[in-house]
Amino acid sequence: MRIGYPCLNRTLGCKAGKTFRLKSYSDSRLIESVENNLDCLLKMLRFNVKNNIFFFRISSVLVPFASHPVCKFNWQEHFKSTFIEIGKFIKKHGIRISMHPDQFTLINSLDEDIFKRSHKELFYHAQVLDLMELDNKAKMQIHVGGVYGNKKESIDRFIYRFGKLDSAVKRRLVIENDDVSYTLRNCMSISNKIGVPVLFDVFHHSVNCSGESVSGAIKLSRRTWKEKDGILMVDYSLQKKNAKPGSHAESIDIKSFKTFLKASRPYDFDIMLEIKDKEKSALKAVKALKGDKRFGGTA
DNA sequence: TCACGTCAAGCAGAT
DNA sequence: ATCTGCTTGACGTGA
Repeated sequence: MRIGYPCLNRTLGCKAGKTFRLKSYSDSRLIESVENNLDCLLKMLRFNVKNNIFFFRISSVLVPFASHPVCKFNWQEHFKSTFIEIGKFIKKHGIRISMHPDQFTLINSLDEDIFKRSHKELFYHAQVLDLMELDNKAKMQIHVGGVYGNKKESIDRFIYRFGKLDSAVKRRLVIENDDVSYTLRNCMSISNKIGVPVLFDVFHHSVNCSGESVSGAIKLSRRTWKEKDGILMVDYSLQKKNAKPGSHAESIDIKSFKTFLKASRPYDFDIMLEIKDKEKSALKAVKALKGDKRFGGTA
């Protein structure tokens, strides 16, 4: 069991998601941003290792506009050695890596062009992980996509389009239950057909539930992860108090986190904390896990 | 140096 | 029709 947080560290003074406006694109601007982002990424990973945090989500804007037609620069070649260096650090310390292409990435879109752009975006994410020479256990998570007024057809379209994806994308893609459209059960039905692993989002499950208890949901979803995929990834968050349902809390509540840990026994999985204050909550979670047999760094 | 309008992409749900 | 949230602020123009 590993604890992780997404993309940003608020303690360190750097940002691994430095970008710029599309209008101001230039190769030199790209190089400058990526240099900064890779440098900061490694700093964050070092910080994490020091603090027993062995799960991390890499920002999608690591290479700004990487999948956009405006970008013709061979950043893959230019930063090859840096990617390898970061990858070595990740492997040396047994860090689990995930990425989360954003909400514009829709492989079940009715629009063929949106699918093509999404495929390019996914391919870019896969390239980042490939350049670091990470194995299949480093994943890219997306939601199933839009419903477009007909969920069954949209699920079928997802399955069909999945078959058309490049193998570099397929081997890393996992699907996640979302808070409005596709429940855990929906994701499971897709997984049963095409074998794609299902990442379990605890918070989304509480907002958009298909009936399973926490342990029941983990029991189901963990089976979709094969040996080569690594152990189940879980997204964990909680409701922000006095805000509308679905908004993420500012900080972890250790009491309810411990309740969740208890409910999830005896299963082992990696937990991504989608909480606003990032590493601060991750540090609290690491502390709360001391004494849990599942927490021993790598699993 | 700072305020603030706007930023590649799409969907769903609320207003 | 328009706005907001999503996983997340911050770029960059104009003063």
